[in-house]
Amino acid sequence: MKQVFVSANPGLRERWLQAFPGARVVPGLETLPGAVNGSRAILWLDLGTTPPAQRADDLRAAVATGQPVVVMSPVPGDAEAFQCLNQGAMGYCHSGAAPEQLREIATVVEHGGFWMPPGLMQRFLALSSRVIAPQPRVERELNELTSRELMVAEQVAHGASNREIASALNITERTVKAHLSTIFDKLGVRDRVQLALAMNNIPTYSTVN
Amino acid sequence: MKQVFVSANPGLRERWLQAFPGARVVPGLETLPGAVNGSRAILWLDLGTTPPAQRADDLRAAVATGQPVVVMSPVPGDAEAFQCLNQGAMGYCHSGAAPEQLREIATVVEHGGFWMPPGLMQRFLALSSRVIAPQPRVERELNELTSRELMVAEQVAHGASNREIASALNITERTVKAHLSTIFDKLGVRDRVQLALAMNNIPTYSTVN
DNA sequence: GCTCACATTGTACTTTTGGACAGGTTCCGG
DNA sequence: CCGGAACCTGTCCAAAAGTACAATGTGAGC
Repeated sequence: MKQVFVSANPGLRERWLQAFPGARVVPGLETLPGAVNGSRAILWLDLGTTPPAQRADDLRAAVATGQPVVVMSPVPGDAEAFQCLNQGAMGYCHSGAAPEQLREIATVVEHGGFWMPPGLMQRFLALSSRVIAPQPRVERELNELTSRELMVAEQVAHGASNREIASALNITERTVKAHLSTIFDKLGVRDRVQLALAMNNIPTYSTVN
Repeated sequence: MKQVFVSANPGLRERWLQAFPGARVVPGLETLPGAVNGSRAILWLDLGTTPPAQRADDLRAAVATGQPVVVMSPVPGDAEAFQCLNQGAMGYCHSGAAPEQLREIATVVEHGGFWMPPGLMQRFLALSSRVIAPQPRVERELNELTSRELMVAEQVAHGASNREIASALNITERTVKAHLSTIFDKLGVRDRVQLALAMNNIPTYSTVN
């Protein structure tokens, strides 16, 4: 499979060519079609030579080609890695990765996998655990709510006032308050702010139980 | 690299051996040492023959061997996939995956990558976007808050009342209210519930601006 | 020295929230 | 038929939240 390095300043050209002797190095995405020449290729995007404000656009354009994209960053970081993978990159590594590692990454990507520095996936998974896998306690307690109570709680989870909830569910504010009081008791929260946070699996300082 | 399939009911044994002619198939983790014989191997964990209540334990034990683990699920799902990857699996696929796909997965994992069904990573990343990479708008607006305002906002983000915030920061409730009013204006939220949600990057139904 | 932003606080008021006590209707299971 | 759960609603009240108007002190920059 072809390897195409997109870099405005190919200072690491030798290393890249050492990893892939037949690789192409182009200064920008605009010269990509000539380099790829209609065949399947991995696009290696060098962020080090791109103004920060333009990186998201360049990555978007690279992903839009339909070719797998690996991002090379001079200063790798979790937030940047997350953003790149979220935009469709298949890999994320250091700009100065060794030729052996570049080949490893290429192999992974060629076979449909994702490559990222060790530990990064675990950190992503740990961080996202509260939005994908709800805490057992909250999920168990949500099961205790009746369907109407759940409807009210979901409205609060998005910041609605009692008046707005009453209007949305076609009931009076008094009924909303009645449901809320029961919900507070069942979920062990003190007020609507803590309910909203609990519904979104966010811990609170002063939650009682 | 060795391939070891752990399955109490190796009904797909032929397919596995077709993908890897020299692969070993063992009925459980307890016979693993003999199969691995001290060398590097990919452990393919068949969830289909494991009682649901035991799956997490088996996966934990498999990951603890230090060998890369790929989970094969009879009924793949996002929640299950997330849990498996969170426990340290390097891959997650269907129990009935074709031999060609098994080899692809093996290649990815052998080279330090992650394999999961197409689209799964994007769905994970989309779901976790609100805890890892704050929305640009909120992050920009947070920069408009003074340091004291940010302290107050962070307290609200965890569900604290005005009285609790006053006590925590050694100021009066009146001062807390003054800061909150300014914060509401700067962030374009209506009340403390919406502030708490915004601080945690959760969209609201009725946020103005 | 002056100006401005920030931080703090007061009094007073309105609005919203939440709890207490009370009552009604409908549906379902025993 | 009866009891209980779920859902709905009322009046009343206290507490909390949020806004309006006002004021003072401090530190930094010009």
